[in-house]
Amino acid sequence: MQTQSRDLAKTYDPTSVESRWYDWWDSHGYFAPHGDGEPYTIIMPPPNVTGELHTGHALFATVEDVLTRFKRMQGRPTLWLPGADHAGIAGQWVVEKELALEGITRHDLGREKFLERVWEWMDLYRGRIREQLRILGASCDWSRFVFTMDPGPARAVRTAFKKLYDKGLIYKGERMINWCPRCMTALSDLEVNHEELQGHIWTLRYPIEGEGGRYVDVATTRPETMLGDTGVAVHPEDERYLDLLGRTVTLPIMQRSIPIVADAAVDPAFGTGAVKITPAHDPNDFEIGRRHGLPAITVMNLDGTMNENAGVYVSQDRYEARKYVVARLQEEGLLARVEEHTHSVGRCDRCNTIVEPLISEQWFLRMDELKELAAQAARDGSVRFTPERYKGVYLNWIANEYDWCISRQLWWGHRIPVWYCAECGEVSASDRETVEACPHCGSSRIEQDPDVLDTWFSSGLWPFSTLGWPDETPDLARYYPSSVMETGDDIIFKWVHRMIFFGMEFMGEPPFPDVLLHGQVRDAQGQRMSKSKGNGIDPTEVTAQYGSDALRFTLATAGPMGSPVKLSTEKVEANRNFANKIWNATRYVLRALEGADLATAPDGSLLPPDPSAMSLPDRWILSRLHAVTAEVTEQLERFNLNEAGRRLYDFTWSELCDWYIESTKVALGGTDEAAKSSARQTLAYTLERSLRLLHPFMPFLTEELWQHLPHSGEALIAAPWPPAEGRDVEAEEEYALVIELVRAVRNARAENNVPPARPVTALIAAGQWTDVLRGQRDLLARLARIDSGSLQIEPELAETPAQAVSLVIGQVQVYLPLAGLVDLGEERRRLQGELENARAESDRTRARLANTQFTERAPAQVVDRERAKLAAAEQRATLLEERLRSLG
RNA sequence: GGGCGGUUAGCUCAGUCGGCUAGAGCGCUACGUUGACAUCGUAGAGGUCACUGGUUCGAGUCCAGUACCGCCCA
Repeated sequence: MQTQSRDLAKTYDPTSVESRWYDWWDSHGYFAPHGDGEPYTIIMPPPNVTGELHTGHALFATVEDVLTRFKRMQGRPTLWLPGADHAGIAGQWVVEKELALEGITRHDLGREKFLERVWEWMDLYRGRIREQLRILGASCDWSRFVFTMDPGPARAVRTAFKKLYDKGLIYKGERMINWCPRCMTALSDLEVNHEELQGHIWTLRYPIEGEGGRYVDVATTRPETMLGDTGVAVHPEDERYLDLLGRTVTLPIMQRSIPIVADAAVDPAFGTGAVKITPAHDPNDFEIGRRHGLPAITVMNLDGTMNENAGVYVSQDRYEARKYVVARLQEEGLLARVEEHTHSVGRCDRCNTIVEPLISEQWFLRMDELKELAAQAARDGSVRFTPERYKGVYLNWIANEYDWCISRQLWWGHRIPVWYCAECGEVSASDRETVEACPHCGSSRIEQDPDVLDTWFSSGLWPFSTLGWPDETPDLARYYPSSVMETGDDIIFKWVHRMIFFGMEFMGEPPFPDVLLHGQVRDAQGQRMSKSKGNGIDPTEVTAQYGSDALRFTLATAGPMGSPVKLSTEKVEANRNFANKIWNATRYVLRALEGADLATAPDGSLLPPDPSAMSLPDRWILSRLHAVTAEVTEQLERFNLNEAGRRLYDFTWSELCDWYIESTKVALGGTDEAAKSSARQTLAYTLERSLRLLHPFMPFLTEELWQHLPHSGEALIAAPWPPAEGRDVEAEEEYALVIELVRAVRNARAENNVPPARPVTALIAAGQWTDVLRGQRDLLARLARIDSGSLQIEPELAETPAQAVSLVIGQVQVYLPLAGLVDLGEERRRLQGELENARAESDRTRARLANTQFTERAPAQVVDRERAKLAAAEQRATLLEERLRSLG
């Protein structure tokens, strides 16, 4: 079979190559699962439909695509199921911002019209996400694309809600929750980020009633909340305050009489040891207030302004009110002091507004039972984590998990499937989208709960709602549980945890046996990428400039799984260069194969070269190919994309290009037809297999190049993953000597300033390696630029030239008579230095072997290795000594 | 405050079961247009493996402590 020698351009141009393949793969159906074996399934973490693709998306798409392509080539029916997430808060916000430009609010439009607007927006952006994943080469099955707000997942949400409600795991209750005054909704604990803030601590003086002139000083970081104080608490054993227990103070400004209570939760060492209690605006105070029957007075509105309970401060913003309250207290002499203080504030995950703890009636999911399921799965290993350390992180977090606030005061999202009957007052949950009549009394005077569910509620159902649940579909039976859940380490609690317990609750088993977590993408300095810092990298730009393959390879090899991924365009550029290297290696091979007949199997696949005709370099590269095949396969199985990619880089660049391809230039330039033929077969065979190994990382480039080589099958994406075959230990050892020898000669040339173009004479005393080296005569001559005519390779040399540089490589000695270039004094010094090194080595080894503790206790293998090392070092020293002696 | 991770060449990181004279890429220096590739080649310089102590015949590797950095949780 002959190669198709359609000419390749001199340098690799990613844009022209990459545009060619994606649609072709897609339209030929390669992204859908094929075959009957055990499926390999990845459910894609659905990107938010709120904006552009960023480097985080590029990272997950790369990791998941590498795994998907690897498993597909291994012959598994492979399904990578794509989707998109409606992102409740963020989704609503982007549309509200758009409305604001038109000068209206969602309330002006009304719920129905507003949701129409949101859907328009979503339809637009859903397309963009798809487009960008295509640019990255994501080989996911678009025919199964799902959106969280599609009818299927929406029904799954209602079904799940109803089941949990009927089981008593979902309840409605009045609790202290996190409230975002900007988003105007409740948040779960996980949607609040804590941040250290440089603020102040104000010490307020509360006058004790009935004791003119005596005060209790209380410290607070939020003085405006004093308007809602209903008590003062001290530690029960705090002697400073024992006599005040049961007394009352007059709350300044409000002139309210409030009690002093004792509670063990108070830290006597903090501030003055006395704290003001604002049950409606602080979670700790809420608990203390409850223990002591203190009323909760809410002094704020939902938008963060003060309400009518705040007296004259009504309708002021919370921070404005703070200033006025402090000023007023100061006027009244009730501000003891103000100090600098760093304290932690909670910010809304979505909009960064400082959240307000508020008492509010919300829906909650009871966690005690479900979290135990989720913890059990991690403990018994039915769910494994990569990196392993996340197992501990996960369990540790679960131990302190509270009930999950699942209701959100938004319009965009899954409406809570609960109806209230105005007739009989019953509350009922339903899995149907609309309910006309109260299931209890039949009345039509029913109303659905106005709120929607936390987006993560629907995300938690994703591993099975995407496959058709609650229906028992063929997809659900075949692809649940999936093979691995790959996602960011930042959403292990928000998402992974919830998928695990929902999967166990509804499907009876965890949704995946493996959780693979990647770190966050950072800039070259390890800084978080952000618009304000301007250090962001736009994957669309990078792929346009350097190609998707280069970006993918960079992301995949940036570091170990789970650690921050430091990305820089310099690295992408270096990997673009790697792509160019592969491109040009292929150009070389194609040119070498022009007009040649290659041995192929009936199916068109390349046969391995004939062992009896193989040269040493041929044998060597095949052995190295098998070594790298085994390693890459193993590293990919263990999710070490990093290591697998690096091995491929090293193999391709240094072993294949620097040493093997260079060696074939000798054979192909010669007259030995059998040698030429073997070299060609080996080149084609090795390159074809290398492209297969590289394909998961660089799908576009490898598909393009592979199509130019003889192969079986229609597409590389569907080609079988190469098996690792036997090594050729002898060839590896012999060629290693050749490499070492060539390096030593090149080194000597450079050190002695021999012009690169000028051949040198060489005499080699090769001992037992004589036949091996004689066999590589032409190769040595070419690679080390030795003058072929004067190259002598003998077991021993009768006479060694004096005016020469001499090199000792193992048991082989090389003499380079560099006429007129050798400074004998310099050469002696160099040899003396080498001799010292050799002696140091043998002394060290000898001392180790003289230690009976070592020879007795160390494993025999290690001792043998030391003995061999000693012999080699001694021999080297002897050879160097002889040479020095002969130089006089 | 609690938990986890890290500290190896100027930078980014490997280093398996403890056997190491500690490696790679990038960067740097010198030289170089050999019929794949200057997006390249050849060669070179560059290290107190954070620190202290311990275990061991032997520690970058295991243990304890210290310092610093990062992340998560409160």
